[in-house]
Amino acid sequence: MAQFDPVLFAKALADETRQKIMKLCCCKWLSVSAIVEQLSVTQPTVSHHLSILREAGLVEVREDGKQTFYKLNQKRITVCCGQLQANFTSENGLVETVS
Amino acid sequence: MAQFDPVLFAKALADETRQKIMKLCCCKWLSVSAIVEQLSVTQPTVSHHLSILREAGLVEVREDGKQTFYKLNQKRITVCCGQLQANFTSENGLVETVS
DNA sequence: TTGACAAATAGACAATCATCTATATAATAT
DNA sequence: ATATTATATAGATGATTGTCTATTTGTCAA
Repeated sequence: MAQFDPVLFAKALADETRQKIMKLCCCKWLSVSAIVEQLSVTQPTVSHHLSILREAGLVEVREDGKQTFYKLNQKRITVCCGQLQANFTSENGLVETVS
Repeated sequence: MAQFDPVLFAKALADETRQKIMKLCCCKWLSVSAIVEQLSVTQPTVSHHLSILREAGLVEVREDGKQTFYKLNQKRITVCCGQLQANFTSENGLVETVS
């Protein structure tokens, strides 16, 4: 699992389209085309955003035949939000990490 | 208080220099020049980043004579991190907000 | 009131980024 | 084998962004 980089994490979240994608595949596996259908951007654009989310470890990937399914990695989001916040608390950085 | 915009929040965090500034003025009031001294960017650059952090409600501002002091708004960070996470949980958006 | 200092603003420039079209890759169906 | 479908990749382009220098604004001291 990609280790936590607070700037990378924030950058992954710093786009409207990516946040929409994240909401869509929250709690369910969605194929790329299913995501495309619900947004107003092209398939390559969605693939591009998914690769950024993948890079940041924010989505899980499952391939099945021709299709590729993505699902939000909620646990990771929780951990990253916690770490982020901890970074800006008291003596920053020196906080226990959660497995 | 600027209401919560998850994309704006993430964008404010999505820069190395800004995160450094945030860590510096975590728990203490710092003047702009005090911040400049601890970074390797110019004063106008620091002022620029501070204005973005201010816009997002992430820092508090206090003027005193010639100087302007900034301090990280930790409570706001905590609330925003919580909201952000809630946005990507189960039936997103439909979660109680914290005052 | 003049000079010095602190911070903000303006404007320029290069780098990054979001998006598109076109194409490649890979899997399935005919 | 060939066509079709799903996704990824390549390359181009316009918009956004981070940084700089130069300047302005505002405050205090001499």
